[in-house]
Amino acid sequence: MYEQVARVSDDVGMSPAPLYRQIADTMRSDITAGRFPPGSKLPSERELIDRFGAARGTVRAGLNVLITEGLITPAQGRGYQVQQHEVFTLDASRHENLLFSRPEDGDSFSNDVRHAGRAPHQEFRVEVTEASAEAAQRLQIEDGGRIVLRYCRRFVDDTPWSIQATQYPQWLVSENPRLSDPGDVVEGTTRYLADRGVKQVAFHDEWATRMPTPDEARELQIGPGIPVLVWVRTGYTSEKRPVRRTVTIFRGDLNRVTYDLGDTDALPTEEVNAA
Amino acid sequence: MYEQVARVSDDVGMSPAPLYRQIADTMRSDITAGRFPPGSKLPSERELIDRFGAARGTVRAGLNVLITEGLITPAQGRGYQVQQHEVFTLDASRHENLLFSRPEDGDSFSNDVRHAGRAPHQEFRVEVTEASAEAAQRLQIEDGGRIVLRYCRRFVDDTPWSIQATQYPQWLVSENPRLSDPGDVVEGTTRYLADRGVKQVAFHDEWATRMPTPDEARELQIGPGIPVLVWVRTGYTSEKRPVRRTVTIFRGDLNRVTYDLGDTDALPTEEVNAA
DNA sequence: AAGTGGTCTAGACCACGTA
DNA sequence: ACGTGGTCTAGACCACTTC
Repeated sequence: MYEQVARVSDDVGMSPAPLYRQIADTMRSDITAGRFPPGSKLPSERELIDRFGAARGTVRAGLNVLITEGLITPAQGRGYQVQQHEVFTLDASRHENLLFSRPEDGDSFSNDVRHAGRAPHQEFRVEVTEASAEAAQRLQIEDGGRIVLRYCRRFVDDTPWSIQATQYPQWLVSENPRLSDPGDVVEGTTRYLADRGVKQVAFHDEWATRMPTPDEARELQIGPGIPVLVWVRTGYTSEKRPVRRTVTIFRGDLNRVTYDLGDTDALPTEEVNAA
Repeated sequence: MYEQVARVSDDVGMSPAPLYRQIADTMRSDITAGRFPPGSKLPSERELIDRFGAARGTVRAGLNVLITEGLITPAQGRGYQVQQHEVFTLDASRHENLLFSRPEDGDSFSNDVRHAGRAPHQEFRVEVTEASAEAAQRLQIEDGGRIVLRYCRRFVDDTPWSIQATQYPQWLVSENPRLSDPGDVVEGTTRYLADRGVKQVAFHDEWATRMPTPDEARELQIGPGIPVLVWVRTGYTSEKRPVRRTVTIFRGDLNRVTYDLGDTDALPTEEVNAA
């Protein structure tokens, strides 16, 4: 019983797109055309089975395409919902930069988030481990030397936002013990260090993107189809000494980053950030 | 006939992970443990059916998890292959920056790629269109004003690398006609403009990540599970005048970006970039 | 020709969410 | 209780690649 619905092909002579792709394409354009606005619900699988005359597996294959594109999210018992993003912009060229922050400010994250009218919240954890070969090289300490790992998971309005792990060389923590507090350093660790004479005057930033590992997906509560942004910042003192290395994993759907370069006087004062 | 193989559960009393997830988890740890090194082939679906005692659909569901994680790629008739990346690093704080490039250099892309011992290659296309509301605002021209769109698709060793679209206001192109050449501007458009008195002294960069649209996936030849990096650079002259806006879409699996901030004298001269 | 993945069907039972 | 998605089976034919 392999009765086949007539399929639409883009070009005469071309083999038609497989049914599940046609379903994906149809639903995608329905979404992008606004027939299913962000936050709305798609028709149920059973309805789509009727509409497309396909088996359930085929309909699910089509919807799966849209899931991996990050367009929709399924929820058991509740149907498929069109994704809605609210994007938060991080100004990396000013973030944590002592030239731009004032002494009375708190840490950069809480600052930025509160400035956007949202409620920040953080969880901390501290560990002492042996440096990996790469970490040792980056922090310019001997192989297998001790480093202090300061973990931080951040939330905005109770939505998991990013996970962060900062590596400090042991010598720095010995001289600046609050770094190993499992709680918050209210003024921000960068400022705390600066107040004690360890000023970071230069940063090296690295950015990459990839799909989350299962662990990251769980911690950030993201489903398939949402990539993460990976940010690695190394901070240096004026003596060319690296004092910390911070790895941050951001939800890719909720975050954007900006840098201003060159003669900043030539830039408009307030960037207007459209979606 | 719903004979079920006994399933492993993480915790007593926990409901066991679904079979397809167990398959994904097993294969994932086989890959990350190096039992299937990058570039090698996984066992065929039929073999996995025997090994896990599952139906073909279940095995495929498990492999599909790894595909959307970007770990493996399927190829009809050839089996599943473990992904292998070769990452290219773009130094965005120096890229196109006139302070760092010498007059005899070519365009930044070809430069950087050749410097890495690879073979660059580019395709160009030019269009004239009406500015969208957002483009008009960013380029500070009147709504509906004309802009010139300069498209460029870039390859490294014949692998599609990035697609780029630069918007120039019409007035700029009239004064600098080579911008509308459908071919290459060998010295780079930024230098060409600078030589004619239009110096970009400041840049505003925006970075984001997301899954590719179907068009982008086709142009960049990427399958599911590979995100893209989106880069928007706006260039300004010393008169606070925006002269161009460049949108670049990178394959996320092949690219990384770096920025150096602050007192660059405090940074190590040569960053060692480990994977 | 043989083997591999790609697509599709038809039907089953389970788990979750809402009412 | 009912509807929704989640998981799974068993088997079919097709298209591509390799030998």
